Amino acid sequence: MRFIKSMKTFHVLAEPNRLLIVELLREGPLSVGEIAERLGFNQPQASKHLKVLSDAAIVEVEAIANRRIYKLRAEPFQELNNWIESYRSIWDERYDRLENHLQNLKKKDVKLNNDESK
Amino acid sequence: MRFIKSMKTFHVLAEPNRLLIVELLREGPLSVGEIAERLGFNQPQASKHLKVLSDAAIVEVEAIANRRIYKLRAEPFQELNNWIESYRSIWDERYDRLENHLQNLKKKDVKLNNDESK
DNA sequence: ACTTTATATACGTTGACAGGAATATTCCTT
DNA sequence: AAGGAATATTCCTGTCAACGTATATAAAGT
Repeated sequence: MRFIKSMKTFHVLAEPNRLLIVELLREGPLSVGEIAERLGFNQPQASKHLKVLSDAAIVEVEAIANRRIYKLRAEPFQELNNWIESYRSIWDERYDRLENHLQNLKKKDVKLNNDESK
Repeated sequence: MRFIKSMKTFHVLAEPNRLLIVELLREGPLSVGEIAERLGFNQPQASKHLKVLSDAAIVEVEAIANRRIYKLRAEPFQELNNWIESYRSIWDERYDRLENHLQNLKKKDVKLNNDESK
């Protein structure tokens, strides 16, 4: 199924503390220690959540000496955007009207073609 | 926190079978029985998932005689879209360049103002 | 080499939740 | 009113994953 990737992202972001990490990393890359400190986690908890985020490719690591610097990756957010985009007709009324409009144009087209073929 | 609503949506959609229901309902409103049949669920399972979706306001019900017709609601998808939109600078490179451009314009502005004030 | 600092991993416990089976509720039909 | 259809609810069980604590690993500083 087409949406499995986004599903994984959903699942990983559904955990409140992980979403906090993501929100924090939006401001820029951070080390494990900084993340733990700023969110009031103990270090292992931060590491574990970051591992999950990393496995889901939501985050990537750069090792600098002792430290691991984590930062957000673009891809999962693009995919999430694509997914929600595929639901646009449901939540965007303007899009609805546009679609109706195109639909109407199509009907006229068909009619013209029919007339032509007679 | 601003993102709590989307978090609930994440959590509810993270369940594979619930996401299946949502994908199915994208085609249009359906009764519990139809949903259960088309997805191979037993009826109680369908009802329970629909209750969760309903509590999260992802779905709304219309009672018609014996049946309950479920359909998607727009709001959670709009909110999801807003949320992902707030991450646009991370995943949209064009947006990045645009932001840089605006940033540069601002700097020039400041310089002009400084010159002016001398 | 030894100690400290930063991070990861392992283990045990606990709580949440999805699934199945049985039952309750509600409305329709006759 | 009785039976049947559609849906909701309840109870039970098993699984998974988040947390805390303790420990392992790895690099840096002295």
